[in-house]
Amino acid sequence: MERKQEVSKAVIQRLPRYYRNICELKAEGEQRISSKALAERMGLTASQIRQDFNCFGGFGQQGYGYNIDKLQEELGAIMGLRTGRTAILLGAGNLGRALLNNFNFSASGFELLCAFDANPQLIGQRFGGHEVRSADTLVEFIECNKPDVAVLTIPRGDAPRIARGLVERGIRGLWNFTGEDLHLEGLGVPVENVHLSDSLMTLCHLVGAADEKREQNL
Amino acid sequence: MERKQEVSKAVIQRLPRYYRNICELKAEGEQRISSKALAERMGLTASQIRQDFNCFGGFGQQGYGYNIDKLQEELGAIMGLRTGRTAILLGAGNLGRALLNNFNFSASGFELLCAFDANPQLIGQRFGGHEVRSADTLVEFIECNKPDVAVLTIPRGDAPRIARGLVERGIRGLWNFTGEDLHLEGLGVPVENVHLSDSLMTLCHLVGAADEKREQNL
DNA sequence: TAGATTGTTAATCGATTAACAATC
DNA sequence: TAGATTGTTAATCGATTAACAATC
Repeated sequence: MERKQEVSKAVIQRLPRYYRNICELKAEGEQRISSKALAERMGLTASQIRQDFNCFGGFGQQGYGYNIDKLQEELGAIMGLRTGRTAILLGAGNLGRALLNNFNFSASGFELLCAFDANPQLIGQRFGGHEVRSADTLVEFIECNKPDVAVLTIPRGDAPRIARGLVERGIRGLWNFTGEDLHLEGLGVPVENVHLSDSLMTLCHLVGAADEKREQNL
Repeated sequence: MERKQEVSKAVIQRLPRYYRNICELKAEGEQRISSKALAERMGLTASQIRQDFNCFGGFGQQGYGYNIDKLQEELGAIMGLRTGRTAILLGAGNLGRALLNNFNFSASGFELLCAFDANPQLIGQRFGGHEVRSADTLVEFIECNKPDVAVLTIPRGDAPRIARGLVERGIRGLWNFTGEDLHLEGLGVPVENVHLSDSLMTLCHLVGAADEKREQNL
């Protein structure tokens, strides 16, 4: 829970994966796990796992390992999954609707309040239980409800301008699906980018590299 | 183009971002750029950019910088964006349809051949110009058309089993949206995971950390 | 030629791994 | 107590940054 110095970015990005694996272990009925066993399961080293957990004070017990319930609890607390943060979604196109219909926001620590779109055909409709409201009412909604973060599933070009506007009105984090770099880090507003094209290009490259390797081994 | 030793994972993951920025510069009408200017634009150091490019032989010119057309060409070649790879998509639910309708697969190096789903209501429909076929015809299609990679937008639980089947039938890469770890690296089959829940949890954590920092600075 | 900027080597920094004493 | 496994320090490894000679 306590953040001693600054925890490195590498550690922070492993936290969700730890959490996911611990949840799976719990679902499998396990009660405890050693760093060694968890390392094997996740393809890491036991040393790294102990180092990582000790960034937050260490919640194991010598000779026993880590209690799964406690670990889940602690990791959830570190990431703030139970702090009841709120989110709005901007852009109820195909991707936006896919998230509204399928994605479990609360499992990742957010209550999704509603969505906004400029298309009159969509306004008033509900997807996955979430209402789509008129973009004209966005500013007022933010002032009244003070959502913590915004999900950007709007067209690329609009993204930087809209992002700046949101931040000015008090939004404190962005989940950015637009593929556009928003350059807001300087303002202390974290942005998580889901760059789908980067991800697929990386796959393209890796497939090529794997093919080459296969040829060499012939 | 030549891969001297092994290029580090860190470098490979920066390639798509370089490519994206170079494409933007080209669209802005630029003809050349120095490592210094590109570093400022991207928030990196000039040194790192020169090191990265030199993993692939270095394609700059002293006293001039890097030619944008050449850089785009070379980066595209390194990632194999022009090698005409093919893809199929499994699972035409909301997320699958969002990709079919909106995502530009060819810009990331792949021709999307078609989609597959088990739902009779969807079979025969087209999204973004891509036909949805019956899952029953999947095996035959793979044998005839030998697609390079598969996009997994199927439900979580089915993923590991289906992934194994695909690999056995010759699929050589996976773009995995299921949130499930597939454990195929040992087989030499690259997997790019789009873990949306990990990404949002990370945002949750970063928002909390930024809030704390703000409080301290008061 | 003089100025600019690369390619490349050396120095620094940070993250991962190994080792082991502490302790349940 | 003996065995197991953590927390933590030290050693290693890799990636980033700095420096500078090469050269356009």
